[in-house]
Amino acid sequence: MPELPEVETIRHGLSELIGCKVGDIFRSDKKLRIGSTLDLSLLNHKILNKINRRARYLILDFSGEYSLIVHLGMSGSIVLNSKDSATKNKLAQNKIEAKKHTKHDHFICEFNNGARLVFNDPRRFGFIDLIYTQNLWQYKMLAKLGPEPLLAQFNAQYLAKKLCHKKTNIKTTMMDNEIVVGVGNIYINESLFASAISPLRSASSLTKDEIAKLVKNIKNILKKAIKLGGSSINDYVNHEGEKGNFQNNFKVYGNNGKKCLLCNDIITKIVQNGRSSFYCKNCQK
DNA sequence: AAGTAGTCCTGAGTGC
DNA sequence: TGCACTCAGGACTACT
Repeated sequence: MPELPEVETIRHGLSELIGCKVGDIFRSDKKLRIGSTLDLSLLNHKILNKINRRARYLILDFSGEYSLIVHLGMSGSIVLNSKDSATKNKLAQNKIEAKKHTKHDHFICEFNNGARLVFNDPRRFGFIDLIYTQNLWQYKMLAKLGPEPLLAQFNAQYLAKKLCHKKTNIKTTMMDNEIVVGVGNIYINESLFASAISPLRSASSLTKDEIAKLVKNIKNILKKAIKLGGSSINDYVNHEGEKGNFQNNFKVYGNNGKKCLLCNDIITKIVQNGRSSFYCKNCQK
């Protein structure tokens, strides 16, 4: 499932499209989580100026006029099919070819350099929305977001202020996009383990030291995941159709019933607000 | 106001 | 083999 490191990996991978002009566009008639505000065909002949990421949203700016906002949801992927990557990486290209005509391709955009951007999402939790760039930061889903976890604004002092009156458990709280963005289920489970904090603790019960440790570990774990190209559980592939490698570094996520790497106790799985949490009762207090 | 539960969706996994 | 069922999860909406 694409979380911040996966989206960042894709953003980086798409940068070769910057400066290219849009050719043909395909849009499936399948309903995604939300429909597009503007007609996607408005992108015809526009030039891709830049690609940004905010939280888990990819934002593609076209000619300074239109912004294409992409969220990959649970099972979404963006694959770039170009002549260059075909010669560079035959295996990845084969995977792309296999995906070329699947029923879950919802948006395909061809560029004048021969590249073909394909948005595929079997479960349709993701979406693609086209809006005017001048309205970008008023966009409903971008307007109320908390700080980026890798920027200096997300620090122990900031988090302490946010947590001091929160009665909800720390795990659910840290997945709230108004507190910090892009920290999904995998990375909060791993960060709490690294910080020796139980996911059941109320957010306001954390000490200053624990908050500092948690902030540090969230940053470190996200950075490491980006370096390894994200995590692949079932669906995630990068822009070349390849899987990430961070899943091999999971210490608790999905490891219920297995031994804790630190103390040999058994990793427990619980459900908090409908989401699975994995933790070591012995190490995480 | 803050916290919780329900909702959307399909494919993988499990049990019979 | 094939069917029925459960589970996964981001982020919005609706309810307590």
